[in-house]
Amino acid sequence: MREDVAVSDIIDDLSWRGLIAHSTDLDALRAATSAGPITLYCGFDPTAPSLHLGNLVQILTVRRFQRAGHRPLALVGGSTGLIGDPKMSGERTLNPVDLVHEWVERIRGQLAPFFDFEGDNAAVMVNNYDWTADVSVLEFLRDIGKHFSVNRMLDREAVAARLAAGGISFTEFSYQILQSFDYLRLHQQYGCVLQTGGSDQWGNITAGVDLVRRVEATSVHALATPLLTKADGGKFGKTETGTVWLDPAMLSPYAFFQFCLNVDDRDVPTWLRTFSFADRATIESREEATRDRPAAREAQRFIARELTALVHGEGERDAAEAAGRALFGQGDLSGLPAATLTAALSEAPHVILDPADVVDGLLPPYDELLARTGLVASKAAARRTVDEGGAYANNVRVADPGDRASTSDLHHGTWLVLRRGKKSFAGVRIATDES
RNA sequence: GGCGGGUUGCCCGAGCGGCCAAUGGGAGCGGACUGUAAAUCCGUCGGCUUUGCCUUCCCAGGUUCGAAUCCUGGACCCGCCA
Repeated sequence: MREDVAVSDIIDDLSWRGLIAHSTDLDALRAATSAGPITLYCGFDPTAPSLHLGNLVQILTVRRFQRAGHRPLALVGGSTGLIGDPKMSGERTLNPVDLVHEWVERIRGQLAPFFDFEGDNAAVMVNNYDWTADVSVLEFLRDIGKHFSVNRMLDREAVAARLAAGGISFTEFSYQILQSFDYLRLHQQYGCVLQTGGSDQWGNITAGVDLVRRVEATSVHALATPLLTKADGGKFGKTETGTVWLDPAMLSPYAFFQFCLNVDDRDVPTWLRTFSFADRATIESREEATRDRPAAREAQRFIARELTALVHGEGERDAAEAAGRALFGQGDLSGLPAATLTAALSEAPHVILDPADVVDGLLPPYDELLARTGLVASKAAARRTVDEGGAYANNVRVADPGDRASTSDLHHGTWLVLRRGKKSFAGVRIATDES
């Protein structure tokens, strides 16, 4: 079902997947990739302790190149992360150096599993801190800065916006030069001839292409993936509560799986083409399935399974899927392993009751528990929800807001699973000595 | 600078002294249906120690037995004239 794309077909494959928003001369790039393995790079700045779904688009694009036989350089921006790419809204607060270093390490660890570091086209992990930390100011100004025109740099959308608004520091203004320097160094050291990135990076990427041309008198390539959007107009890669992180400690595999499973039908083609490594025929058949039998949501489950396994591993994927099935009533809650249940509920809102809250083996009334878990905004709302028949405890509808669960109702002697409506869950458990 | 209009619950918008926690629509939420969807229908939509109590109608005072509704001052918004 999965077949790797040949060296020469990578550009056509990316094009078919809709992953090329901008590029330098595409025919030249196609000629280069057809001629044999090339070396390419993509950078990730440590602006957070974890990468997120948006970064995954870049990671997987690079992974596609490697699977097609090309050599990827995964760059972590240890130095660029200390400076910060200008954003429209205003000057960034500089993160402490130690924190950035810590994030660098975490992101390196996160990137590694996506690439193959063995074989002819082994990936290489690089950090731009290694070649920028010791560059002197004079060296920087004479050898690098001289090649940049401030006039052109001012044209960047983010820079222009900042000049029009509150202004921009020299530090952020210089970001582009730093990123361009990366391309030059990687070209010199590794023969890197392609940089990929998101379309929001296009200006920085082409600045690097220009720098290489000026210094080395050779033309290198660039490719930008489109900014992904959602059919409903919402922000891509955001849950109601926040970012879709790749770090399981920041977003559980369960939540990640659920997020994929809930992809809007209209977004299915984009997701399949962007995130799946399945071949064209498979993807087209899933798209067809969504059109013909939307109710089955085969494509969403397909994406959820493949992507969760890729990001979190097959074991976590299976547990996440099992937890989902159980919580959504397709499975038996009591049949769910304690660890799976705990993982699923830990991601959901939950409260840990003080043992003193339990009187005669009875927990506090449901209206109170519903409110305390945050499943509803207030006890009045909890009563309303119960009256509307929208509250469930262990998958059984709660009849009266004043009812109480007994300790013997707890799954694995631990969890009471509260649900509001169809898809909002919360866990309740009683504190033990260890916790 | 002068004259007039406005500011109501998440949003839009009724209300013009008691029957107002405040009509209606939208969003949200729940139920039915379904696909953990859309559309549709039904219900719900300030809080609480809930047959009652508390806090809300821009803010601060005042009149009144009683105010979102009247008066005074302030803030902000919008028209028209200069």
